[in-house]
Amino acid sequence: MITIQSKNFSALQICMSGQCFRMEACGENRYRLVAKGKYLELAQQEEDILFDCTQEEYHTVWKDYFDMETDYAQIIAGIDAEDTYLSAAADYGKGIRILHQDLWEMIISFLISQQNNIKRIRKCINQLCEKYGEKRESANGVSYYDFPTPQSLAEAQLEDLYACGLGYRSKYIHATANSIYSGELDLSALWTMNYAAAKKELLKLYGVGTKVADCICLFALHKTDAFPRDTHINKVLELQYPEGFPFEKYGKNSGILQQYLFYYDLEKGDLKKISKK
DNA sequence: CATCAGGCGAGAC
DNA sequence: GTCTCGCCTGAT
Repeated sequence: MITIQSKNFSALQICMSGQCFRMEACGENRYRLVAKGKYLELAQQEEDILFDCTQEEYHTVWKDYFDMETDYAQIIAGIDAEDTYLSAAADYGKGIRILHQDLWEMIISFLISQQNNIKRIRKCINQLCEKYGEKRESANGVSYYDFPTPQSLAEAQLEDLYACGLGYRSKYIHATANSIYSGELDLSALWTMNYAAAKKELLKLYGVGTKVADCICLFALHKTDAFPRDTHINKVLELQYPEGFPFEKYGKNSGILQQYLFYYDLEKGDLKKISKK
């Protein structure tokens, strides 16, 4: 168990921001995550984050995964002070970080995310992992399922994928898994490309459109100039940026700002639901 | 019962 | 190129 001090890190916000579907709360200020084939528990008390792992594992795996070396406060400080909406959104979600997630896992996860809600996305992914992922056990004895390999999903029967509650996305996963497992699309090549080239390549996958491709670019390839446009963001752009979002001003930070805008709108929607009850 | 959830592909034009 | 339409499924 090691403690890291960090400002602008909120395990809760990372968990709720909908970029990582395999991180969840598991008690008071406690969270668990399966990523990089590993199981991690963390706890947070204000600026102290307790990682339940060795020093070495933190430095070789989690420091990069959670993007700990990036100064998000500085990015937020670069927001135009006259943009009160963006300033409020960034302040609200200042603990979010753009994770460095697995490319293959993000492709499948965001295929599932389309026209879907976060609760059901998690359920679908968990079912896939339990059915097709390898069962493992952490150092402290917690059993978990790793994310399925390209081979395991490529070899899955379409009807069995439907049985995981994936709906019409089943055929996208079936086809995309086969494209990747067969080598028709070489994932390793994407790492050498810039944002535009990587996106163009991802769009060749059946079921991957502009929005899903942007999510993969941002959350796996860490192309922070990618700016995924979903229903929330489109609503925000329409209401707050009728003249268009100032991409020229924010450049490579646009994708990070997108996350603040997305999370702010998502949470406000949830608050409305709660107040109705 | 309709509508919506972090859209996409297919077909019409 | 742009537009419309249908689509699995569960929650409200």
